Amino acid sequence: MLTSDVSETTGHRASEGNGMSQIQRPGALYRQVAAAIRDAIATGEYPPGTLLPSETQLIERYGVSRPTVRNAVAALRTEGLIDVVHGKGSYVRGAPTPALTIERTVSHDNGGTFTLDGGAGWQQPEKPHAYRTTTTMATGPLLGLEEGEALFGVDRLLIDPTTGTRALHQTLIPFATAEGTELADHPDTEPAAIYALFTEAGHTLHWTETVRARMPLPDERTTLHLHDATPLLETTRVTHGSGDQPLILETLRTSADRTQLTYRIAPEQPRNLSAIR
Amino acid sequence: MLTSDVSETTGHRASEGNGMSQIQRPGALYRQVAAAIRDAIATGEYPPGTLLPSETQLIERYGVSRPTVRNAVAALRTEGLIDVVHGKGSYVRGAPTPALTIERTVSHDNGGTFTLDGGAGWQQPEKPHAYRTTTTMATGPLLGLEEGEALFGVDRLLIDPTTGTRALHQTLIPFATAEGTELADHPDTEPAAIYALFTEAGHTLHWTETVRARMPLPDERTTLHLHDATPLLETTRVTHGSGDQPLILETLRTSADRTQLTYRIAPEQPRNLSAIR
DNA sequence: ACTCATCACTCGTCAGTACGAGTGACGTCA
DNA sequence: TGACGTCACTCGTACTGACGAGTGATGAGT
Repeated sequence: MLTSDVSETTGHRASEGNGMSQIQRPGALYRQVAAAIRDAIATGEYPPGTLLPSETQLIERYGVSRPTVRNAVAALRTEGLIDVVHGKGSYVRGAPTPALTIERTVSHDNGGTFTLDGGAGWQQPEKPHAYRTTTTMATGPLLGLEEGEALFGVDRLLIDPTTGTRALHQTLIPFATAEGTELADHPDTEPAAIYALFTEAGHTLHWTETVRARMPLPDERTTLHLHDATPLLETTRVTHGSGDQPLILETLRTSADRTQLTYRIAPEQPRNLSAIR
Repeated sequence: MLTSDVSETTGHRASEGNGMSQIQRPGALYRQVAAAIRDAIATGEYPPGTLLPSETQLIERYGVSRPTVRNAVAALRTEGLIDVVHGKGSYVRGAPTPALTIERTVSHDNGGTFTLDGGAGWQQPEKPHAYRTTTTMATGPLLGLEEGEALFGVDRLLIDPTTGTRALHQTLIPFATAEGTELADHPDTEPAAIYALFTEAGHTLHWTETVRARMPLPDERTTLHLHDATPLLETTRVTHGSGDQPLILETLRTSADRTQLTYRIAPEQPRNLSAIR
């Protein structure tokens, strides 16, 4: 039995011509079913890990057809509320507690070394894949190059052994920065070693990281073992040398429901400061 | 006509008992249709902004039924590749170019002030909503409190006037930090002013930001005007005072396809450093 | 010239039916 | 006791048919 009294939200504020729309019309039957299940989950009637009623049971319970039930379940699935497993049923997904925290605190230890990618002791189950590419519309500007410049590329699959979290790491090295270094012959050098290389060459490095999120492509879904309705956290790190010129570009892609990034922000000289926004 | 030769991937590597699964079986008809359209988009046959063939046309072209076509389209939709508009058709979505870059560079200007939330001149179209809550399982540890401690809460809807990007901002202030300050009477003070308040009280502030991404809840979808298959970027910022004790907790939720966060990382004293990972 | 009803097109929703495919338990058989 | 086939349950896929609802152009009417 559904909520027979569906309050028709007629007077929705006029859309400001965004061209995107997709308003929530609760009138649809499957939306009512979805809302009912969603509420039941939120209420605690179905705690995380619980098996939801089967499709046939939902059909009987709400008196609707199977397409309607499946539509409702599909909605909850794209919201990331449930995990549907073929021969078994629909499991309520727990709160997406990130198992892996990637800390980006710049901290010194006794030897003068410091760490990025804090904590996570990545392992590489496969050999890194080295190749050659050119800058694209997206990567060019970040490296301060035109579109179509030659690059070394290295792809790695990283796995955090304690949590099993997977990550995709890409390193892009312009020919200009590899020139004259051992990178020209060994572009698949570990990022840590690359940094050391440049600091020993007299560079003072700093980094610019931009964090974005998006839905994964099908192949990213499979290689990263992503659940349904799980976004991708994409971190792009540009390493700058002395004089601010970009040296290399790294991209780290991880599962958003297993990973979070932490940054520690502090003013360099804590002197008189007044307004922040 | 579809690719009649479907290579059956029978011997898939045994799942490592993750309990999640969902393997890509290309055998399904609608997957083949989806793949065909996806390739056509990738090839450039349907550039961004283009209208895809209508359902009826796709039915004829691939010789399948309408549910199959709709299933294929739904797949592309959850991948974020297309935007489907009711009476019009399916538009190819362009590359998700973030219009808004929130910079988290800690930079000083002449007056000794510095900015977080760089650039974005947020506006508040509505009055902030102040209320009272208690710490939850998620918020408690961040503030160094037990679960169930009393909090002031303030919710704001922010809009970036130049791009129209929306954001949801939440401020949580423990009673302990509000005590003795004007925050007890005016918890809806602007974060900037709150920071100033504590610095003038002699605190040296620093911040810890953690970035996560997840799919939006239905109400977040509507209030943030989110497209289909668009994740939410959730930034949680804890303000620490002198002595590292957490003072307030802020959460900023924005559309992931219109927003990116940029952090600038530099070692404090650029002396001898060797290894990074 | 302007207004507005109509129509053809689009996607959205819902029903019913059928069969394939994965999972796990149960029971038979060696 | 152990191996294995069967069966009942789950969701996945695909088809048919029908109607509702949003959009835009066309054309009749004023």
